[in-house]
Amino acid sequence: MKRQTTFEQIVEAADQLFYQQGFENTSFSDIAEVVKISRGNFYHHFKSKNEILNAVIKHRLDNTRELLNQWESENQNPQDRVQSFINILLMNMAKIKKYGCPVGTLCTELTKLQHPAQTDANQLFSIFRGWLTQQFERMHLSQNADDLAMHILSWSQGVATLAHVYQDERFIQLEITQISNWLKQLK
Amino acid sequence: MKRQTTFEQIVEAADQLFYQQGFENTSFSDIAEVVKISRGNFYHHFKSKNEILNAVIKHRLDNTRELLNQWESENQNPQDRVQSFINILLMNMAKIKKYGCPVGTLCTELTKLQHPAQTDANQLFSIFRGWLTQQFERMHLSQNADDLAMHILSWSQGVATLAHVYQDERFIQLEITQISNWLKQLK
DNA sequence: GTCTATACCTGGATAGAC
DNA sequence: GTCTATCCAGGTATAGAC
Repeated sequence: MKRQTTFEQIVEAADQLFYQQGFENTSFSDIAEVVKISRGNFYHHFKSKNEILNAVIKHRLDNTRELLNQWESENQNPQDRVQSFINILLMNMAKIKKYGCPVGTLCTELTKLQHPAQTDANQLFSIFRGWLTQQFERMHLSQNADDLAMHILSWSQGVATLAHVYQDERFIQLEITQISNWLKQLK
Repeated sequence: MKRQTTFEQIVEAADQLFYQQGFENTSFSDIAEVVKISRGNFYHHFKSKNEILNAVIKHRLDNTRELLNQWESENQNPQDRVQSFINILLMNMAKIKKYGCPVGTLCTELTKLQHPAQTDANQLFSIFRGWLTQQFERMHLSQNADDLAMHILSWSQGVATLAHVYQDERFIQLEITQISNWLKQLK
């Protein structure tokens, strides 16, 4: 197993902490504690905290693209592919309950902060949005494929938010069933 | 028109700012600027920032209860009452686009911060949840009324989140139509 | 009840030794 | 490449005059 560089370790740790505690609420001390480096050392790798955020977003974008490629290679049928999307609610249930949706909570926070990285972060949504739109287009649906993509995106978003606030896994499971049924009945 | 006390002015201003900028990101200076008092003066009215937050939550809870009472007096039919709930997406469209849902964004932030006021804030959701459950019960639906309440709550939550992130009012309008149709078809 | 002054702390950022 | 020391800004909170 290849050893991670300090740069990668920082990005990895920041990624987790931004997700678990929020961006603003995560300090250099928090990250330093995880990576086990001194605070001053950050500035050898990054110019500012915002640059760490940028690296984290880039890291997540890369991971997301990889995930979508995997779903595409695993399933030929667009409907099955969309089902893969729904299944992340199931796969990440424990984390969603604890910390909410990593995309939604980050984008919402940055939007409230009027943060310059806002548009970059929104790409995290847009990658899914575009990909879902493609799948719906291949299903030859009468409705606007982009509207369907937004619909399922916001549906999962609402589920994650409520599951997070109420710390309720059962609710996630209930809604997953409904989203799947909605998908099957699409014509 | 009765003049507001300083206490009320602080709560009112904090309420707005917490919504627009987030709780953590709002400083005493920000509030002081709006109310036009000095920073030191806060501590005559509140022991800490958390106490301001508590007052804001209480303020919102009172307003919410009043709103529900109003909906009840305006509509006898439970279905029409639920429609009133859906309509807040329409009425507050501009603000939702700009700042998201006031309940959802606050609760999500406090949950991430592991803030002690977390459970109090969740009451803001629970008031709606309980009230919606009552309405669905009166509609004599075969499904669990609480599940339906959670469903519509999370639906509106997802819509608010995506509309906020994408600054998209058209999407809100599209989804409102769908929620209304869902409500009408409930059996 | 409101103000000014100030204490105290934390967090981001810099300089420079090793 | 990593450390320590340090600076500076800002945020919460306190003391005490008016």
